[in-house]
Order: sequence, then C-alpha cells, then structure tokens
Amino acid sequence: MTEKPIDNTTRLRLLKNAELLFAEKGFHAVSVREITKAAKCNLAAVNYHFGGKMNLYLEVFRSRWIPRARRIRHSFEAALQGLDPPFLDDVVGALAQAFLEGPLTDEERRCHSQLMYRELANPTGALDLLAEKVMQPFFMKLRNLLRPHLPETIGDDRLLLSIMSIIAMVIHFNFSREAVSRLTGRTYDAAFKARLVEHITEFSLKGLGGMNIQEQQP
Amino acid sequence: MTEKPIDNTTRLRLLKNAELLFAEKGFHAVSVREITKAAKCNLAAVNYHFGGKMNLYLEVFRSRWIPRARRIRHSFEAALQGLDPPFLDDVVGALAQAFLEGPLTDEERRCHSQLMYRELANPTGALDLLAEKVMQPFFMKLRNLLRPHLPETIGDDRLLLSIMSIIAMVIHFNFSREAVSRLTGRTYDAAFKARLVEHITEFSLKGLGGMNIQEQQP
DNA sequence: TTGCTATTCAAACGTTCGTTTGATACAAAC
DNA sequence: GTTTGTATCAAACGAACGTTTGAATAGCAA
Repeated sequence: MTEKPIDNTTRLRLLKNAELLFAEKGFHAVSVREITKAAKCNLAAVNYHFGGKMNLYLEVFRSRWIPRARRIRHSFEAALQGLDPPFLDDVVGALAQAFLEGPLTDEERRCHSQLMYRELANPTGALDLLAEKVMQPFFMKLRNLLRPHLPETIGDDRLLLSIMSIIAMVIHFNFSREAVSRLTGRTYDAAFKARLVEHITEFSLKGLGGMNIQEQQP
Repeated sequence: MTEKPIDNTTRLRLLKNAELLFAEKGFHAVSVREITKAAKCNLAAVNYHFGGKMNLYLEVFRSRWIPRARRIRHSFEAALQGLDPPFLDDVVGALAQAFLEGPLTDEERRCHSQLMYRELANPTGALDLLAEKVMQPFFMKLRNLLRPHLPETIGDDRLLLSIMSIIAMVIHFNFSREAVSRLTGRTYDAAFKARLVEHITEFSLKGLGGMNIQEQQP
C-alpha cells in the first residue's frame, strides 16, 4: 500500500497533465512548454523524466490508457459475473454500459475516447500497443461470448464486423460529443448518456441477429 | 465548358495537395513548406492566394469537401430515384453504398472521411460549415425517408440516434482503415468494401427495426 | 513602347518549437 | 565533512514554423 503513497511527483504530474492536453488537442497541437506549465514544473522535466515529448506520449498510453482500458474490461466482465452463460442482451448491454457509463469518471471517459480516436486517426506507434494488448484480445473475448447466441451460419468474419460496428458506435458517441450535441440539441448529461446506452444496446441487439432475443426476454 | 478549362493554376494545385496532406496528417502536422513543395510552387503562394494556412484549410472544405459531400448525397438520391416510396432496405443500402462505394474514387473517399473525422475530433471552425450545410440537412432528409417505415412509437430523437449510429459505422469503417485491416486481417480492396457495404446494410436494417423488412423481401 | 496589374520568387523576418546545458539544491552514504 | 546521485531550474541552443518583404517576371491595355 505504501509502495506508491500519493506519488505527487513531477513525473506523475507530467503524465496526468500531458494526457489531458494530448487528448484535448492532439500530439502536435500541444507543446512541451504547455505541458510543463500545466504540471507546474520546469521545461526540462519532460526530457529528464521521459527522454522527449514522443516518449512522454507513449508513456501516457502505457501507464494510463492501457490500465484504464483494463478497468473498462473488468467492469464489463464483472457485469457478466454469475450469468453463465450470459444472454445476448446481457453481453451487449454490459458492453455499452462499460464504455459509456462504466467505472470511469466522465472526464476520464472523455480523455480515454479522445486519445483512442486520435490514435486511430493518426497512428503514431501507440496504436501498435493498443491493437496488440487491448483490442485484439478484447475482440476475441467478445466473439466467444456472442458466438453461442448466434446462428452457426454466421462466420467469424461476419461476427467480427458486427463487433466492430458496436465498438464504432460506442467510440463515436463518446468521442464526437460536440457534433452529436449540436445535431441532437442535447447536452451530455447523465440522462442523455443513459439514453445512449439504451439506444446502442437496442440497436446492436437487433443488428446482431434479433432471432433469439425474444426467447430471452419474455 | 471553357469556364474552367484545366485550371492547373497554382491556387488549385495548392488546394489539391493541401487537402491530401491535411487529410493524411492533420492540420498541425503539415507545414506550409510541405504543401508548397508538393504543389511545386513558392512558399509565399499560400499567403498570397489564401491569406494564411488556416484560410487555406477552410477553403479546402469550402471548395472541395462540401462539393464532394454533395456528390455523395446526389449519388444516394439517384439510387432512390424511381422508387416511390423507397423501402427501408433501399434507403439503408443506398446510404451505405453511397458512402463506401459511391461516386468517389478510393483516394477521394479516404481523403473525405479523414478530413471529416479530423474535424469531428478537432473542431477548428470548419465543423460549423459541415454541420450547417451538410450534416443537418442530410439527417433531416434521412429522417423523412425512414420515418414511414418505422413504427409510429419511435420518436424523432430515437430515429436521429439510429441515423447517427449508421453514419458512425460508415465513417468508422472508412476512416480507421488501418485498425480495421489489422484486426480483420483483410486489405481494403473492392471485395472487402463490398463486404462492408453488405454488412452495414444488414446490420443497420435489423438495428432499425426489423419488423417490416420481411414483407418487403419475400 | 510605356504603364499597370497579377503572379512568382528568394530571402529574411520574428516566433515558437523540442532539446540541451551547466549550475544549484538536497538528501543519503561513506 | 565529503562524496555521490537525483532532481530541479534558468538560460540558451539550433531548427522549423507561419508570415512578410521587395524585387523579378510575366501578360495585357493603352
């Protein structure tokens, strides 16, 4: 417990502030001066502790993004605990909820989605980490969870596309909040988020097959 | 016809090359020197013709992105011509096809999606243009097309969310090609694109309701 | 020709960038 | 007390940035 007490070290302050700024503006739009100013430390601290701006960026993913992705995944799996096997709507509902409500604070979630979106848009090397350590295994897990509830005629590729569609929605509604808010005329409060979870769950459930949902929900 | 013959002017070369580079790397990651070098013109040309880098960026949207969005929309509407009223699967199929296959070359489509994605991620002022001139009217059009085929119990907001879900998929599969390719193990050739159109259409159709599809497709 | 306008160009502008440096402070080890 | 190693700091570095300048070059009208 005392291994890392509060750890309000320069290093950690840098990671926290860097993540927020990178998420908000993107790698190129944030300067080292901006980061160190926000972290209330000297300009040279980035190079001392991380060896450069790019390494700081990568370290943000290694030590903050990936652990948070794990928290999301654990939240998802915890929601399915005891349901053996979970029904289709359990899986999809837990998925949407883990991402849109889940264990993160709202600021964390925004940060998380934006960093991911940006990395999808502009692979800088961090995408390698995400794909290998997070996405790939998570998608496999999802496939195994969904497979028993779908007709056997559905191939693996088809199932994978469906999973990516759901993820696409989740990411999109998390990420392009500004556009979504503008087009729907709604602010991103708890009520709207709950509405989104409901919508994504319903839409995805029906999209996935819709043939054996009725038997589960009388 | 002779109004704009070839128009291989410096101005147009700048717009073309700037668009490609902005789409590929994002606004901040591209330098004026890089653009003018690609356009084979002098460094000062950007400021002479557009009055600055940001104005060039905005002009890319005004004179290239928006007209292309119109071509997509026309392609979508042309596919529905003669179908009065179009069925649900006509609308959704035409939508997916217009975006993923449609009237654009593959390079244009990549460029188009990337610019849009980036602007959703990083609103720089161009998003105002897109939302007002393109998205808003297009979404209204879609809503009117879909409305007659869905149960009356579905509210406007619900329908709008469904539309945004479909668009989210279309954008996502167009944009994050690298990640999609990596996770599916498939290259973005014509066959895969056709597969994506098929998938999005099917998934969206079912997601939209699934209650009156059967009557249309015996 | 002479003027006028529009465009291109090399060069330089001032600013900001990421990074490096060398001095300084501070604590634990000897 | 001295040494050693870690961390922070102000200052400066060279490079790259967006932009400006003023001269050179065309094309066309008078």
